[in-house]
Amino acid sequence: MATNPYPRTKRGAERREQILRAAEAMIGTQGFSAASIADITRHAKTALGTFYIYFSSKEDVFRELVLEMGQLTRAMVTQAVADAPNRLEAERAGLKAFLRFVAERPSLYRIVEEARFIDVEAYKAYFTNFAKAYAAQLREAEASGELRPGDAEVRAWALMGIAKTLGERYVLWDETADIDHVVDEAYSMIRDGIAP
Amino acid sequence: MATNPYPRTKRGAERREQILRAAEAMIGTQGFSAASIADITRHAKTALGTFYIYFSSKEDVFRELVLEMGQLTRAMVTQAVADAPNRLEAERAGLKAFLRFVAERPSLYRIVEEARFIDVEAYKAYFTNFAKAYAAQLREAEASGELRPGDAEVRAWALMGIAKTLGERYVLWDETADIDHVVDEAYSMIRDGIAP
DNA sequence: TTGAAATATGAATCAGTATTCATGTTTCAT
DNA sequence: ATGAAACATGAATACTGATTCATATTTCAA
Repeated sequence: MATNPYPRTKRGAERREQILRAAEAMIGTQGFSAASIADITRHAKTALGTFYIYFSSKEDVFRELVLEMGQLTRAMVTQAVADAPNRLEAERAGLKAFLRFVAERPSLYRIVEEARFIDVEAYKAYFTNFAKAYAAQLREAEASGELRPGDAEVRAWALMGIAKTLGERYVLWDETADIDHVVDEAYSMIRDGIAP
Repeated sequence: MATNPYPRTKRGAERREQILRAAEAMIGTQGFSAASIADITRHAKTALGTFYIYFSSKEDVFRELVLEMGQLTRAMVTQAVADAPNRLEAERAGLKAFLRFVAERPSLYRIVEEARFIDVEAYKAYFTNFAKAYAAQLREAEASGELRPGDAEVRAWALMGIAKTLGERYVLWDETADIDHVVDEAYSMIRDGIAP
């Protein structure tokens, strides 16, 4: 259940990373149950038993991948949003960055979504943490008059929902979609709504 | 792989339905892989082998449940939206109806989401069909001036994303949430956006 | 009423794979 | 340089659960 101790040697650290990357590739493409430990270690060019030196179970690597994804996503969005002139532009930039991220690491995206069925706690933590930070930003912007007043938490979840679904539809399913167009249209709706 | 022929006798039709309902209950609460055929038939008070008279595999019942969910959701939303005075009010009514549906049949909702990992085609079909009808409605409303012009397809997916995520966060995860409040806030954002 | 088709049963088959472990090999602080 | 701690190996273990099948029982059209 618990994560194994971190490797003490350089070789150990490298092996662990190899296995983690192999797990990302295998679980990300085949899914959690279809990806076997044997697949993972084969892909990592290491022996089967080596897996258990670094991870205590398949669920364990999986959890680590979900955590990693959370950190990566947050870091990437934070950075993408950093130099937006105001909150509205930050929304556009954040959405675009997220969709780009999905395009670049579709496997990690899939892993996060599958977490819902493998490790609910990790899944909830991922989105709850993200939503908390997101809502705080919205509240600040609202206070400074950059946004119309409204429930920041509901808005944060709604906006995350938009990003997730558009990522799935226009990035994962449709490799020819015009991302910029999608972002523009979604942003327009987010900013001004659909009322005439 | 293919669905078995529909039962010829009354008893057969009843058994099939029993098993389908048991599969909904088991897969909906335990998840696809954790729910065994033995669980399902035990819950349906029938013998293990009986399952295979009506369904060719576990994936087969699962697919049927996803289809059923699609029909139910569409029927329910269509009806809820039927007597809205205009498209904007239809949006509010549709969102509220969807959240109520999630509250009433959390297991079917979970099944649809898990379909993404068990039967991608069924999953895509579910949302693609829904989105197609949804976008058509939006286009009509736009043509009659009830909505501000915009890409109806992107809007449809974005709006579905909002509904899905709010359903997950405020209905499945939080049984004490004030659904009406959530609907009002989300609707306000959908109608007028977040710009001041 | 009757027998061919449908349906019911659950033990047995069959396949897959997560995890362990006994046995080497490598690393690195001393 | 050296030996105790880390790490590597993959065959063997242990278990689960989907699917099949030979054998009853029930249904219902003729």
